[in-house]
Amino acid sequence: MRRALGGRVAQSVFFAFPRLKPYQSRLSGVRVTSVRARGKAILVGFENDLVIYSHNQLYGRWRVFKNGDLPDTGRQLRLAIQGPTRSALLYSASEIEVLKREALATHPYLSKLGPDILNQRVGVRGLGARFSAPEFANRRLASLLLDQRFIAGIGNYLRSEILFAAGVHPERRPRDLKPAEVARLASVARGLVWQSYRSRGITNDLHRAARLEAAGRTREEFRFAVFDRAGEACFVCGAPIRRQILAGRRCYFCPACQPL
DNA sequence: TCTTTATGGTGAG
DNA sequence: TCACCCTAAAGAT
Repeated sequence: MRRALGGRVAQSVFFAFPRLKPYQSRLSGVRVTSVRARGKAILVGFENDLVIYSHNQLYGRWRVFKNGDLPDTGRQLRLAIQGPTRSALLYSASEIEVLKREALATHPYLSKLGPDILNQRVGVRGLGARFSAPEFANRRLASLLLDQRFIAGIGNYLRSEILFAAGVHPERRPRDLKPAEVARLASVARGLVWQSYRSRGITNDLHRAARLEAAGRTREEFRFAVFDRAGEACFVCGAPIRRQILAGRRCYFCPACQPL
């Protein structure tokens, strides 16, 4: 999106929602000055200090196309930003707003977000300190890692995968962890989210994933270490992977590698 | 043609 | 924690 739109004049902006129609003319012909992510939200900033906020929730999807070649998706087009040569199109999402730049600081979602784990606003040491902060130290890790006010950017599959890679049971709490475990958790969290970003969602050990791929396994079979693998053998110790609902979402872990 | 599930989030209790 | 919101796809009938 940044390559297609960043620094370029939006030729046209389309909104499907009637309440946003008035902004079409206010944004068309205006230069895009920034495209960025804050947690799970996407912000597209314009030179006139208006910002398009969107959140994909579980079903929204951004696609970038060359101008003219229109997609055959059966999904609902909700927003289109046409650049000089390419357009960014948002399908299915229902959370779309246009804000003034100064309203970002008080936005109900954005204003509560913790440091974004991909945006390098906090180092591994700072992350470790955050686990131990009084308002977080007593929470179960399964709940904490999904809380965007704690750290922004971790989602449900990363939660399971981070805890497995760190060797920590999802029901443990920061205040009961050894300092070395906190440090490992912080380091693994940062490292695994980056790996997932670069590899388009592979959170399994990359060597292990490569071996499995070479052995003919599908992407879904080598992508995760524990997520979606309930009952299957742990890649490390062979114990059956367990699935448990925690903080309202399914969480996967190895009971042997991640003792309580 | 239904019902359920989902890499997410809010508000009530 | 739960009910609910939202859309699309998968699963069940």
